[in-house]
Amino acid sequence: MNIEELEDLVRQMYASTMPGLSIDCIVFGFHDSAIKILSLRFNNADAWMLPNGLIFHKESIQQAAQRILLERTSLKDIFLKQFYTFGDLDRTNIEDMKTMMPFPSILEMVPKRAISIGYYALVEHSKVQPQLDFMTAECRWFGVDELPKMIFDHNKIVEIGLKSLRAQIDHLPIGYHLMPETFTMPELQKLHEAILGEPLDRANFQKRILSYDILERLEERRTGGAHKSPYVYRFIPEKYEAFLQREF
Amino acid sequence: MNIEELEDLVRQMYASTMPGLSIDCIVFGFHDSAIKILSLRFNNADAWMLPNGLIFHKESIQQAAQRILLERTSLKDIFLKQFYTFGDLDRTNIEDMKTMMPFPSILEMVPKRAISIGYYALVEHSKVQPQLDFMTAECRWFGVDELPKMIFDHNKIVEIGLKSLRAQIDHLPIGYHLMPETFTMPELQKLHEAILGEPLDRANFQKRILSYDILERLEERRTGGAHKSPYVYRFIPEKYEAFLQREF
DNA sequence: TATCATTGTGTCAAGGCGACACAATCAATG
DNA sequence: CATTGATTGTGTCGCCTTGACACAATGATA
Repeated sequence: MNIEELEDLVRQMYASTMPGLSIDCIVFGFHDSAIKILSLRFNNADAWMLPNGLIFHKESIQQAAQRILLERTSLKDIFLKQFYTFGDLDRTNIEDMKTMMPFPSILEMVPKRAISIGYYALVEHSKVQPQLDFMTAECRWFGVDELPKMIFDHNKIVEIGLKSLRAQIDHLPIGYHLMPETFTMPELQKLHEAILGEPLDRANFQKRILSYDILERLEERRTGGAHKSPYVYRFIPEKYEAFLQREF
Repeated sequence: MNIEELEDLVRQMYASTMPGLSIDCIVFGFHDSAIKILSLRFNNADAWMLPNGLIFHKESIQQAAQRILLERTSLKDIFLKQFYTFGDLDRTNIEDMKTMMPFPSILEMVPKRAISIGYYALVEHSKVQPQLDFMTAECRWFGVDELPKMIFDHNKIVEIGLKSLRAQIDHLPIGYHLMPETFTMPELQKLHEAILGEPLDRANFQKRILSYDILERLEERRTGGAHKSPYVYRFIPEKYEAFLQREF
């Protein structure tokens, strides 16, 4: 592909999307008792970033976020929550743009000022196979504390998104989207501990979660460990939905 | 002003702002023991709407919201909170646009699809003198239940904004921005009741608010009523700020 | 069969919150 | 000027939630 073709491609992309507006997604997964975030590296540059993209004229912002995530995770109907829109003047910086766009004629076409709508996604870690495309050199899970320096304000976006997720979990049993189909109570507890960043009391955690009346205890038990075999649970989708609809 | 001049004006406006992106503001005030919202009527059309505007290329979205509100309320440094970004495809509809823009050539220039960032503002009702400009025929306070049918999805925006405000007040003593400098405890209670839409117990309300340690009880008492004269309080700004910075 | 880390469950005390009671007060009333 | 009545300030009681902790049950391993 020569430079003229690339210019045409970029021109086309901008013509069919909302100019100066983008979506950034934080994809949360849970693995090895820790919260992981999907981050990707642009082309062959040293530019890590959150999964992001532009919004087509003929799609809602929610649909746009779903599409962007489908491209990265090949998962449909992902749980998505909009948490904040970032619109400071200095949130994008020209150095990061230059790193990503080594061609001055292309760089010229990129809007210098961009506003971005932040979404976070909750996905089941094991079901995701990070996908590459022609603009992506790498796509990896990172622990929250191991995140690389990312472009623009993406590290700050993660910070705000994490706060938002933590605020949610105080009221909601978020695990539904992050855990596998079946799980044990200690596993669910580790998820909550990972999100909150602090240990929880086993007994009280169990009582609280069960009081929500959204879990079903299955017949089977999880054997294999050299310990008392824990019960296996699963979320009851209808009851979970009902729980979300309550007061507040 | 002839139609060509108007076309130029609109062209200029769009050239200096973020296309397809706007800001809608809910201005909350408190008066007569009820929550009021500022709504304005466009030109001489029957088109009520929330205060709104476009975002200049050289201002942050927060600044844009402040500027838009300054034009309506002539208040500076208003308390503003971003609560949601609205981006459904059908949120704007062509009939409302036609009502507002009777000139086909102008209507042609208006983006058919628009995304809007929702902010709510908390202001002291008595300090606001609703301002008109050349595009605004009327600017009035409405009770939450007396709001007129507004254009686009503005009624829905109010609904979401109100929910957001109610969620806040469960944790925060929001009155700081809505009450006058000094006030009595029953007055503050009426504010909370107006926002929550349900009566609160006097004794418990007082205990809870005072426990936050953000109010100062003044020497004076509020006389005039044929009853026991209540104490007069005021917010201690530093302590209020400190309270906001706490855990969650 | 004993061991031991892990899990399920019960108990108990402290704190928070709602419901309610009672005293204090101030203008209006006669 | 004493009485009245609505309103306000404050204390108390009991329930429920939550946190802290204890103890029994379990199952692979040695």
